[in-house]
Amino acid sequence: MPEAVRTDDISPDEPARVGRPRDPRVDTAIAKATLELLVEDGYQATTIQAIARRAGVSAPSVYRRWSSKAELIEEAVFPSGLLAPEAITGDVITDLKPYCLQILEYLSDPAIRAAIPGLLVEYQNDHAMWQRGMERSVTPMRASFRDYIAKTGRDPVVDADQLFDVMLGALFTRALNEGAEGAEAFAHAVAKVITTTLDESKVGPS
Amino acid sequence: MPEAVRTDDISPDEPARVGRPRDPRVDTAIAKATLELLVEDGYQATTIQAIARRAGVSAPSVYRRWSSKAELIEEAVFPSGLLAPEAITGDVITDLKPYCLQILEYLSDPAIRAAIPGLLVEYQNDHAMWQRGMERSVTPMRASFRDYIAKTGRDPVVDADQLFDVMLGALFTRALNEGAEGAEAFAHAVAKVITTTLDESKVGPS
Amino acid sequence: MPEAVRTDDISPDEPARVGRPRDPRVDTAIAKATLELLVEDGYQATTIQAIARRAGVSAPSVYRRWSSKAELIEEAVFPSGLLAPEAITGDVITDLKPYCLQILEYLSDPAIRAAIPGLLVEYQNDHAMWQRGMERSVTPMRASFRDYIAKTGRDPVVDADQLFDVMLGALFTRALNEGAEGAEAFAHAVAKVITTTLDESKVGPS
Amino acid sequence: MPEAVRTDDISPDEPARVGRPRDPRVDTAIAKATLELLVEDGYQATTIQAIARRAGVSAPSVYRRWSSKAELIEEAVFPSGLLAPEAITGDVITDLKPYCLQILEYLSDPAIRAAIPGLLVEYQNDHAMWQRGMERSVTPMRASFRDYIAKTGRDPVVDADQLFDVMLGALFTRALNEGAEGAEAFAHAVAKVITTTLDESKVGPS
DNA sequence: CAATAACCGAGACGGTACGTCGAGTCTTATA
DNA sequence: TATAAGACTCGACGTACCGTCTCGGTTATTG
Repeated sequence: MPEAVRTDDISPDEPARVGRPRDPRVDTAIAKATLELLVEDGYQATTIQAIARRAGVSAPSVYRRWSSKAELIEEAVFPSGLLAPEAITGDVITDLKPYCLQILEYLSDPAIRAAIPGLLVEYQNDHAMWQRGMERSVTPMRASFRDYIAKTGRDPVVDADQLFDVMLGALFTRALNEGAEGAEAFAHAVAKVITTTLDESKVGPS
Repeated sequence: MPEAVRTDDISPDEPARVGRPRDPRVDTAIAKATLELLVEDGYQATTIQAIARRAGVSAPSVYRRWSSKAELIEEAVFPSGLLAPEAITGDVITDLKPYCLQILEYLSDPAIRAAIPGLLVEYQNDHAMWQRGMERSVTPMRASFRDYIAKTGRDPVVDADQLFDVMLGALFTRALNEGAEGAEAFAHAVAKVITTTLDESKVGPS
Repeated sequence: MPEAVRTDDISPDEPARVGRPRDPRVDTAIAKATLELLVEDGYQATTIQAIARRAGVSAPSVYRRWSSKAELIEEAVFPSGLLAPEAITGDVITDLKPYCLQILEYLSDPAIRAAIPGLLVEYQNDHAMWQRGMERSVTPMRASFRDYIAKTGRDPVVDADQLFDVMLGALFTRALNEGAEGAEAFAHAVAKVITTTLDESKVGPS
Repeated sequence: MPEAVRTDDISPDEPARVGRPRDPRVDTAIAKATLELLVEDGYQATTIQAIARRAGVSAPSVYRRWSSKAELIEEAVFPSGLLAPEAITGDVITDLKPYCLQILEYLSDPAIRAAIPGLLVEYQNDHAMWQRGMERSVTPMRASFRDYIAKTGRDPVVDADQLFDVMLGALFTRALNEGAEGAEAFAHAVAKVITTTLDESKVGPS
């Protein structure tokens, strides 16, 4: 049995070099069908068999690529890491509102709204997956927010991480329940609350 | 063949006066089994058949009482209206923190944490049910919060309803993700943020 | 506990004299519904629940009167003993054909045609019931046929009982499969076959 | 996504060329379990779930092959056409008795005895199935019997088809009720009756 | 150019949950 | 005390999705 010899440099996690390559059209068809079904019929009805059916693809072709429905949906809905927002770089008062609005609108995407509760259910049986998802999405956001607060030279009366949790939690719940309706006003309210709390803080010795 | 007409007094919403009455032990056994399964195995595994099995009850006995898994779980987890918190009646600074803590701890109940994402999924296919649930739980809370703010005589810089949404959204998300861990500190943070925003507001003409 | 005192003479197998008497309209409604359902929907669909439903009666009211679906149907379809044909009394050649026709038409009754295969299925699990049914219906017929043959003074080349089984089996199968269609011709054929066999027999010493 | 068109030779009635082929052991296990249950517990208790259970097979695997219990039992009990008797080819007197005996013994098979009343019940709701079954089993028998009578050169006093119905009806009823007990004697009786009727007939002009 | 290996669609596989229905039994209020 | 209504347990019904597997067949790389 000959070894699978690698003859040229390959990115280290390249899974296979011999055999028939995967048809990229299958990947896109699955992703497209997944998003469509999520939006049209909800998480419940977005079964793997239904996805395969709509994509014109066989069920094993789906399982070959993703080991579970949760992973498939996670990847289809958050293709390149959850949120990945641009860091806040400018003035605190003027920056926070567009930042909140950006998050709110992102989370209000119909596919994302449909996917999240379902993913939360799946996470109940797979804590590791939950952790992976959080570290991919929320953790970098939290870090960039913390850096931003530090750069303002303030010593907030409320810990920066918890302030972030208040902000994100409010936006998350709003997006889940109401979607993008009244996003502008709510983003303004959230930004105002956070800004007010920051203003209250004494400026540190910097 | 006797007549089925009843001429004497019956309480108006009396569901059944003839026939074998429902065994109340069946009701409690189902509710108990539902909560246990939710906590032990998560929402996914809390199937109606599994509930019936654990309750020592037949599946039709479950379907006789609830028309769907969502309704059953909703009623088992929120027996008499979601939350039903005590209204805030005292001083704003000292009251808000225990109020937040109360909400956070209530939502951190393992059965509730397990139930909520699943219910959100079901609500995708039954908007009326979502509305019913919200009106039973969140709406009265929002109203009592608004009244409380009004009684303080303040004219908040942020609309009272949206302030409430920020508060509840933050607590809701926290409870869902972290449960009761560090509840004390987070409740303090939320209360501080809300209080600060209220303090900023000018006192109205009373 | 006071005894149930009998104050007047009652036929000895009277089952109950105290308590609420049975409503005779229930009995007739059940019987009527049973026959209707048998003819309209077949044996399979003639469930006890369906009978109760159509009769406007509760299921226990049916079970109170009959211990099983088989007994109920047996009694509804064969109210006073199966067949109970008039004995053959006259001339062999002229009598046999109307006799066969009478049997064939009786078995061709839609309710009987529908009931018989179902009853045969039930008899598989209750041999005693089968025996009871046979003794109530076939046995007296066979006896009267045997007597009739004896009275003709013939010593048949085929045993009278088996000759009867040939005759009845042919008529029974015919009625089950074709019903009353072409009954006249088939009754003639059967009578002819039996008569010919009898004619072949030598006349005994009387 | 490769093309699914096949241009080269395929046997015309090949049912499936793609997909995992059926496990033939499943087929035989189902058939075996069906016959066993019929004999042991009767038609009533031979449910599809019980068959699947005994065969060590899932219920969907049964439904994949047969659309109803009736079809499954029909095929299990009459694998290749009902009866399929050898044609009568020799002398009328000597041939008829073994022919009758053969039919009687075939119908006395415990599985067949158990199956037939149940199938008759099912046929009440599916006349087409009854017709199919008759044409597969009785019709060819009747034809071969008619040919046989014609070959004897007789012009029977009773129509050949009705003579056949008398013969088969007698044997059928006997098998259903008594099974193989006393088969020898009854086959003799039936053969005698039919033979006598044929002897009575004038020999035709050949 | 042949061998090899991973891909492809189709569909069978064992399992399990679904929600409904019929079978009988049991409990209650009523007559 | 028998009745009628209806809840009760049990289990079969037929369907759907789960995730796996086994095919025949295709498309690349490798020797």
